[in-house]
Amino acid sequence: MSSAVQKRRPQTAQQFVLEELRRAITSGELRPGGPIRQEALAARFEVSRVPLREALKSLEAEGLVVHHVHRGYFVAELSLNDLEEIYRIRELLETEAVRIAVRRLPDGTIATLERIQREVERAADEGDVAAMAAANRLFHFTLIEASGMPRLVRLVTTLWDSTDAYRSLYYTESPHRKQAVREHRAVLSALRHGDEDAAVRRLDEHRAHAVAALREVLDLERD
Amino acid sequence: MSSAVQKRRPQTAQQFVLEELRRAITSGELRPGGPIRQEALAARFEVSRVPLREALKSLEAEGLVVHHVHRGYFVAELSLNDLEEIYRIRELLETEAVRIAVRRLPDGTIATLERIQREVERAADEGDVAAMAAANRLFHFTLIEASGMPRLVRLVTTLWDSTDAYRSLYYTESPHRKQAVREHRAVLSALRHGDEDAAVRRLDEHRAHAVAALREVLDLERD
DNA sequence: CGATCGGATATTGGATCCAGTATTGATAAT
DNA sequence: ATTATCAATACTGGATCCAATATCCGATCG
Repeated sequence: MSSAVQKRRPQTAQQFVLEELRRAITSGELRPGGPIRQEALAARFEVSRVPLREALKSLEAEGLVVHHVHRGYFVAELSLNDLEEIYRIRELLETEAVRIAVRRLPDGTIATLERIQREVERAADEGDVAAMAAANRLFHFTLIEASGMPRLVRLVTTLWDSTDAYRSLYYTESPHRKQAVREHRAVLSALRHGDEDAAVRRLDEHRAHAVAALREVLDLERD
Repeated sequence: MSSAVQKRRPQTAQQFVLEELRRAITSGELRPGGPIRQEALAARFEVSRVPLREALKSLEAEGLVVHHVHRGYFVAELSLNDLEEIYRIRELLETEAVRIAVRRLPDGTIATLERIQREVERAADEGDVAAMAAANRLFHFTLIEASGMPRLVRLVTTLWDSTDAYRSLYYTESPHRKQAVREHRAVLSALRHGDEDAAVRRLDEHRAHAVAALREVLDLERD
């Protein structure tokens, strides 16, 4: 419905800072484990520390940053165990969302998904990692939001956010992008047939491949 | 070294305010839908509005309060739809937690659960609603925490918190308390036999009864 | 030479003050 | 009488200032 998404600057400083911080963290610009210097960031965003701290409290609740009393905020660092737990929880929640969504699939949803999928494939071909990540995310959430379960969607959103910095690693490699494209096509095919079980199975495989790739990457990075 | 452990008074004002606010909301002292007047609450807790606002940001992320720009915070109000969604999500997450927990049940867990269950029964007999709610919660979380999945536990915790104000309604009636006692016994029995499926089934029933009761209560309260 | 203590500095936590927005209530016009 | 207008008020959002705590680094002592 609302596809006219213009870059409206948020009304309050905290909303602005929240968006900017989230982008900085999920893009990896602020390194996992690194400290968050409030004075410096406030200056960079041209706000005082007050709205910055409120934004950080929101991010803390989402698990993007951690807070130590009198020592400040640090970008959250995820171990392999953490990642596996997050993906397992995603599996539980997304499976439910997709099952409900398939049963009540609103008109035009499949057409929308196909349109998004074309963008995914374009980005995959051109090796545009950022666009690939964005389109991939849009694909999944278009489906999940069709469940009509707002809290479920919100939980899944925070789970995706908390691993965004790691997911980008995954899409930098062309074979992974091609794999994701194939898997999306399989999901779409299942959806066209209204086959709930098949759709869930395809998505599970999709997720499992991502976890396996992350496992490799993190093992390599170990020093 | 470390000073002697006193009455666990939180180190910072926001931690203190966060605990007090959570208690005030989950106990129903602050009514669902009601506005949160920052100046008044800050005065009551003898802090400034700054730590109060940071605590409110945390509670917003947990879903205990909602925030409207330039209008302030309000205690979250849950519709029956919301409650049903929350219980459904709890079912998904708690089922996983319990399955994992049963497989790796640490020594002494069952003994601990039996001890807690005695407290549940005592509170149920005496009609001590607050103690009943506390012991019931402890029972469930002792089991859930045995899963060793910290994020899962955290999610389930926030889901419980967000419905605490409504759950108390449930335990005010003696038949409901007796029912809960019976259901806990059934869960314990399944656990003693290491029967994962049975334990999950019992807990599902336990939850379903709670939802049914809430449905009644909310229908009655409709005016 | 290593460990420990103590002060200087950096950084966070909190209070107060100011600005901007929403709400309220009174007034006026139809 | 009803509604629109607009000023007074209440409350939130944000900036600045101050206090409390941690960290860093050099001096001192074993």
